[in-house]
Amino acid sequence: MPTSTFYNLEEEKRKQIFEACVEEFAEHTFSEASINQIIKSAGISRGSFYQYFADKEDCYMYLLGEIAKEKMALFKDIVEKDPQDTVFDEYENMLDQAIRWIDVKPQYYQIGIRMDMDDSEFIQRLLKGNQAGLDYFASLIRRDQQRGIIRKDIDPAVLTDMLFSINRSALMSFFYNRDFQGMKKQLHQILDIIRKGSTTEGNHV
Amino acid sequence: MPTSTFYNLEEEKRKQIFEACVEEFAEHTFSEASINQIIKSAGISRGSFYQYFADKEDCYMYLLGEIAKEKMALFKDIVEKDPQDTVFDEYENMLDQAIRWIDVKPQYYQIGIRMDMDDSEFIQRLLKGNQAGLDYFASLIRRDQQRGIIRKDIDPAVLTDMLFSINRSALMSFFYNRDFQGMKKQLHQILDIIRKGSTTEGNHV
Amino acid sequence: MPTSTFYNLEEEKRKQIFEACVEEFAEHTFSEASINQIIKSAGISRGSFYQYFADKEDCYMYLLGEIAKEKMALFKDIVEKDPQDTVFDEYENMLDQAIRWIDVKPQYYQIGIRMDMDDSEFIQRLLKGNQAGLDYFASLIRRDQQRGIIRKDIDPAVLTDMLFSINRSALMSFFYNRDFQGMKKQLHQILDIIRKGSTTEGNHV
Amino acid sequence: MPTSTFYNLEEEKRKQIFEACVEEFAEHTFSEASINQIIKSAGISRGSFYQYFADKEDCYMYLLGEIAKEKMALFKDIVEKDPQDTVFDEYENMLDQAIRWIDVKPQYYQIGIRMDMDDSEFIQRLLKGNQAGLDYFASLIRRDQQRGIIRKDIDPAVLTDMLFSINRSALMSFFYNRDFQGMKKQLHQILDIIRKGSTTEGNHV
DNA sequence: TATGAATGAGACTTCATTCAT
DNA sequence: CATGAATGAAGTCTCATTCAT
Repeated sequence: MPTSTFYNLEEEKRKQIFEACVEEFAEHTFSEASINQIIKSAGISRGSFYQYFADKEDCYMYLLGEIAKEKMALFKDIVEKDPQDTVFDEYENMLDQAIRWIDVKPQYYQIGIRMDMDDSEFIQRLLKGNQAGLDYFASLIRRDQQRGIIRKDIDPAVLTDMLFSINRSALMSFFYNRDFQGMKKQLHQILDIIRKGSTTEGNHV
Repeated sequence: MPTSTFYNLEEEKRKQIFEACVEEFAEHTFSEASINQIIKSAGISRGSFYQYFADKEDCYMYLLGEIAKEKMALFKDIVEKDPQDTVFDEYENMLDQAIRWIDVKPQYYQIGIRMDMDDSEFIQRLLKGNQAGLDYFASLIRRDQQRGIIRKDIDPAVLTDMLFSINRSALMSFFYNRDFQGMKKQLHQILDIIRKGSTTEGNHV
Repeated sequence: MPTSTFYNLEEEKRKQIFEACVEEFAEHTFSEASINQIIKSAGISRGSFYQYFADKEDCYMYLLGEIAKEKMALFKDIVEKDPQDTVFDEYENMLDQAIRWIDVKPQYYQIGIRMDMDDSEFIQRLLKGNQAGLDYFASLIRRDQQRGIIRKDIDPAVLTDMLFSINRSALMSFFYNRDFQGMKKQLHQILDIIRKGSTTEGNHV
Repeated sequence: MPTSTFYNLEEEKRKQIFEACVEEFAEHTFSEASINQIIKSAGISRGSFYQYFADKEDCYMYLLGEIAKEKMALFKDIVEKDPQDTVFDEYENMLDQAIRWIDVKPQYYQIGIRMDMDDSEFIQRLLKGNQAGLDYFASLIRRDQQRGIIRKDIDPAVLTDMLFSINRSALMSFFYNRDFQGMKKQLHQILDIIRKGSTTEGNHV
């Protein structure tokens, strides 16, 4: 947690520091990010940094928190659900948002990628706590099983896993290529496969 | 390539060093792995290390080579393909092997994971050369499309991507949980979904 | 360029460091000079050194810069040219200055010698930029050829070379012997030979 | 002094070692030359090296000795003096030989250059002992002063110095450029200046 | 006599963190 | 509250030399 000293700073300055953090952690893993670099591009002294943050970890936690806040703010009023939506529809909505997010704040997304790539104790601990989204989708799946839309013999956790691991790899490739149309098509096909299967069995081809 | 000096060592000692490498590279990415740590746990002097390996990269390449050899040895006579096999059957075989591998040599698998996590030029170059598997599966898919087993409107690259991204996340979770039965069931279900779809449409449930 | 951190140090300390550098680079070529040695004799920590200088090269450039400054300061108001002077007169003036310099700051001169001795890319690049003096003297020679003082059949580059290679060896021997009177006499004679020749032909002896 | 063990080796092997030394010391100063490199290109073991030579210095001394021997052998029967020769004629002869030497054994010459560039205690001590040639020329000069060919007011040591420092710089530039004609012309002019002077005074121009 | 494995000091450099002012 | 100088451990790598076999 940043110190109160930090929160008493002028917004201007706080923003400079935040952006210096974004820049550094977007380009380097937590372990490899350099406080040196952060203070230089934030234009603050080394001493100040440690008056604001307890240490590098503290600084990183602050950064993640800010990003989460922005994310919330951005998506707050957008999500207007149609009660008829299936889990797949919601999933597509989520992907749309994610894509928008990447487009608007590619650096934030990159920070997430770097997080996945870091192997420090600290980061691994953080990643463990990331299951909220998974649970939500599992519940949607259960609902659609009740509704008779999804096969009852499917374990919701398994389907959730599929959706998320595909999510990850598709977004990653979009992040590197920025081929919006290609990605749309790819995701469409993936969902189609997950819905109807890839074999000709039962499909009208 | 390790020096001849290294290969002339008593097996005992070479093994110590090998294991020190395994330990270190299983716990840290290439970039963060410490030669200091390796020599300490191998019980050799700094000078000796550099008499065996040209540098850290050399040491890492040696490690990967050894692992590949062990892998080959383990799987040598197992792979007997049935000409009737679909791409899914082959995929399941591959997964079976991968799971066995994780079970026998979890550290080796972890080394692979850490490799994916590394950002350094050196590792990225190494990873580039790793696409062979993808291409092979894409060709199997095309074959099965010809055979009429797989929907012709599916892009082989997309389906390959699905298989591999699921692969990655499933193996990863197995790595952490070591629930063999659970994993078997999970993979079985995933493939079932990819084959037949997850919706009730066209499925006889 | 040394960091601002360095320039903010108390003069006392900066001087200690400067002198440690002088000592080390006077006794060893750039390549063989040891930062370890410098920090030890300057009484600073390894970390501090790198807070002052980017690297060894930076440190060396700083040293050269300081020496150049001192040199300038020492010679500033001395050089008053007589329009009648020949290239030999100017050369003698230059030598006088050089000798004074050696006398006052033998270590600085030694640093220059060590520089000539170094083979490294970095130093060779530095030395390349040192040809200004040669060109200047060549132009003086051409001027004196116009004036009819110097034989027109002489290649200015050749005569310049003679002057400078003699310069080098004479100063070097002075550096080792410190025989001021002897050196004066020796240089005087050398110039006399270059002017009038060493044979009796055409000399009124 | 190499050990007797060394001198008992087959000529073949001794030659290999000698040549490995030549190669290494031609490319690197004494301080920077690497025994590693020498044993590698000589194809001997590290242990053997130290059975032949006490240390690096010993090895270097051996090398210099061998080169001196070859030099002697090469020039032994060539020098047939004309009793009329002046010191300048002999000097020109010497230069011719030196040039031939560079042409035949550029590596040996380069070893000499590197020696001049080395600043280790050891090498500096060696260089001090190199005055034999100087004394010889001084005696020739004295002779020519007696003969009335050279101005009596010239200090033989000074003229010798001039000759040798010019020698050094001219050969050096030849070594780098290999412009044989240019060098010949340049030396010719230099000697002409030393003989007759560079000013128009007393010269028939 | 030959071998080559072992050594350890020392090279340059980076970095998060502390602390006196 | 801000500053920035100081620190020292740790990083990779090189090398001449020793010594057991």
